[in-house]
Formats: sequence, C-alpha cells, structure tokens
Amino acid sequence: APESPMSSSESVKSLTELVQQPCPAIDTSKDGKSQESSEPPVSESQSTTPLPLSGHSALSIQELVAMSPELDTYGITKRVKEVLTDNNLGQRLFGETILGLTQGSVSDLLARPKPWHKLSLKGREPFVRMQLWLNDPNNVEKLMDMKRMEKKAYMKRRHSSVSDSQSCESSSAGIDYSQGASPQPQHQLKKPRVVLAPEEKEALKRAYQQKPYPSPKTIEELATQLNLKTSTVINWFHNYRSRIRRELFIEEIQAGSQSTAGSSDSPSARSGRAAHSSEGDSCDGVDAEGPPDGKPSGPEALRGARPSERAEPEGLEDTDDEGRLRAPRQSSPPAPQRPGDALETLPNSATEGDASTSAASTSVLTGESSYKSKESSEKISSVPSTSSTPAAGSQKANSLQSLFGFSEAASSRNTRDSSLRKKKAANLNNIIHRLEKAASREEAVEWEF
DNA sequence: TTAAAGTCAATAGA
DNA sequence: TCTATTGACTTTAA
Repeated sequence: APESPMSSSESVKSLTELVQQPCPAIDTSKDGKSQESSEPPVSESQSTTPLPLSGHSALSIQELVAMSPELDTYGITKRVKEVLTDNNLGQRLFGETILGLTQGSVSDLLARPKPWHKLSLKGREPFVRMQLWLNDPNNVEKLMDMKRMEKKAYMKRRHSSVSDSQSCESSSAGIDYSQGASPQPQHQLKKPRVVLAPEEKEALKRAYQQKPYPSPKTIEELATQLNLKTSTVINWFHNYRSRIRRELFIEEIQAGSQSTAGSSDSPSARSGRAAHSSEGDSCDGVDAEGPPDGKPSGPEALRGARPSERAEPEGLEDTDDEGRLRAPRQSSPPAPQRPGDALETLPNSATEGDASTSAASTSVLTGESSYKSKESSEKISSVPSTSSTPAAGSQKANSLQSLFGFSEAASSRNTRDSSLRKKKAANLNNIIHRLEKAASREEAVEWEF
C-alpha cells in the first residue's frame, strides 16, 4: 500500500528482533536493560498472558510507545485488517492475544483509527502492538496456532461438559441460588443495558446540533423530556461528541488521501461517499479539541455558539438523511448554526406516533427521525498518513524509527498535512468569527419544550 | 469538576 | 460466529 516500498518488510525484521529477541540487534540506545525475550511470550503461553509483550519484554510496551516515532495508524489498521481477513483470523482472537483488547474495541479501532498525534500514550499502545505484530514474520502463524489451541480446548470442554450435562448452565446462570444468602451474587442483577429508541437518539442529536455542550439544566430537561436518566443523557453526549470527532478524523484522512496522489491501490477507495465534506467542514468541529472555549463547558458554554459546533458529523450514522440538514451550507463551512435552527429545519415528518417514547413529545421529540442511513460509508484507504507531528527527535527515536520502518514517508506526508492544517485553521477562524457575530446578534437559544 | 480518551461488554445483524 | 454499534464505566488531563 501506500508507503509501499518500505514499510513492512525490512523494518519488520529489525523490529521484530527488537521485540522478540534476547538480544536486540539493532537498537542502540535502549540498551539492554533487561531484555528478555519476549518472544511472544504470550502467544504461546496462551492462557496466562494475553499480551505479547506484556510483562517482561525487553522494552516494556510503554517504553516502546514512548519512543516510537510517529506511526501511520490508518495504514497500520489497514494492513492488519488485510492480514486478518486474508487469513481468516478474527478480531476477538487478535484482540485478546495481541492487543489485549476485546473484540468490540478492536473493531472500533480498526474501523476508526485516530491519527497518531491525537492519541494519548495509552491510545498509541495498540498501534505499536499492531505494528510489532505486522513486523513479526510469524505473526499469522502464531495466531493460527492460538486459534487451533483454542479450538482444541473448546472441544475438550465441550466434550466433558456434555457428558456431565449442565456444567455450563450452572456456571452462568443458575447456581447462585444455592448460596441463598450470598448477597453478592444477587446483585449480579446487572442492570439491563439501556437501548435508546431511534426517536430518542434523534432527539438527542437534534439537541446536540443546537448545543453540543448542553448545560446541566438542558440535560436535565432533555432527560425529563425523553424520560431517560440524566446520566444516560450525559453519557450520550460524551459518547456522541467523541465519536463524531473520530468520524471526522477519518474523514480527514480520507480527504487527505484522496486529494493526494491517490488512492491508487485501495480497492475500495473511491467508493466512499465522495462527498465527504469538503474539507471545509470536515474539520471544524474537530479541531476544537477541547471544550470549546477552553473553559469547561459550563452552562455558559451554551450561550455563545462555539466553534466546535458542527452540524452533524456526517460520518456518523445518520449522515445522509441528515444531509438535508446540512445541505444548504454544504459548500461553505458550516455556518454557525443559528440557535433554533436545527429544530426548525428538520423536516418534520414526524410520524405522529413517535410518542412511543415517553411522555411528552415536544419539539425534541417530534422532530422527524431520519436516523437510519448508516452506511458507514466505506472508509477508504489509500494513503494513510495520519499524522503530522514530526517525529520525536532523539536518537533513540531515530533508531526506533528505523526499527519501525518508516520515516521518510512520514516526513513527506507532513508537508501535505500541514497545508491541510493551515487550511483548516483558516476555516476554523472563519467559523469562529461568524459564530461570534451570530452570537452577539442573537443570544438566546431557547429550548422549546 | 468536567471533558476527553480509552475500553468494556451487551447486543444487533449478517 | 463474527463484526459493528453503543451505553456505561474508568482513567487521564486540564
């Protein structure tokens, strides 16, 4: 793929050695502290440690992460996906044995990798692991072995359990009664997972469009209106914001790759929604990074519109339908949403019924629901470049860089990224400016419940 | 204290 | 069975 030439192969081995071999071939600085072969310690150790380099590897994973040069997260996930599918290896297996993550997390990570520079140390870890794994010549083999072993174990278990009937049942559900008293098993009553109804989600999205950072009061009102727990509403906003952000990241990447040379190689490349937002809107919301105005969103956060506002993240679920919503501004940076707009704009198809949800159906509740359309548009591939931050400069980093095998690519990418960044910055400023204007003009956004 | 980041784990769908 | 989605929780940072 992209950096085709270099990537994998060679870098690979060196890194592999670094990680697996008792004596690191290349590396320089890291010296030997400790070392140990961490050969996939794990992989084979099967049950014990799920993680390959966990525990005692020469360099702890954290160290590797810390010293790692900028990695192309998008490219890495792309390759990992390829390898996994080509070899019929599942995310669960991969996640548990290689990354130490659950299937859902892996899925998410592979589908929506954040750019390196946006990741915290912790967040970079899985990518470093993936890179190491990709570099390991025996990666597939090892995983296959694991798979076989698991299967064997499963069969065995199954076998025995069959003979003595309920072993499984008892373990999971029944049993506890025996204890009678034991209080704890009791609250095993896990609370059921909340599943928001489509109308509820719609309402929340609408609310988000007006105020991505709703005040406690607003949250309270929303919760009441929707008959949800406040915590649910709060969580929803947190999750939505963060997911939108990620969605935008990947759009950004795609946009970048598209504008660039080209997605020559990626098969799926062009299919994606080409439209993915003119880069104009692709960034605003995102770069805002923190709570808008820097200050922790308080209630005040609501009052002035904040730049981060962005109508729907188009990448998210309801994109298209909602596209209508954005349509008008599509070619320009999202205009600061006028307060209230969202609601009005929404074509109110409102199936009258919605009420299904809870109580009162009021503005929020009635808006039409356009959810659905989720084609998560294929996210394409092609040039991965994600990051931009120049790789760290220490020698250590350098050596590592060579270990990870990239570097030139990264630098070349940087230029492109920076220009993109500039563009975005300008765009952002523009938006902010407009928002300010709008804010001074019309302040109050009332929730009409 | 709040928001973001990172995950888990339940679930829905294929 | 496997993957994708998503509400909730935990940790981290400001």
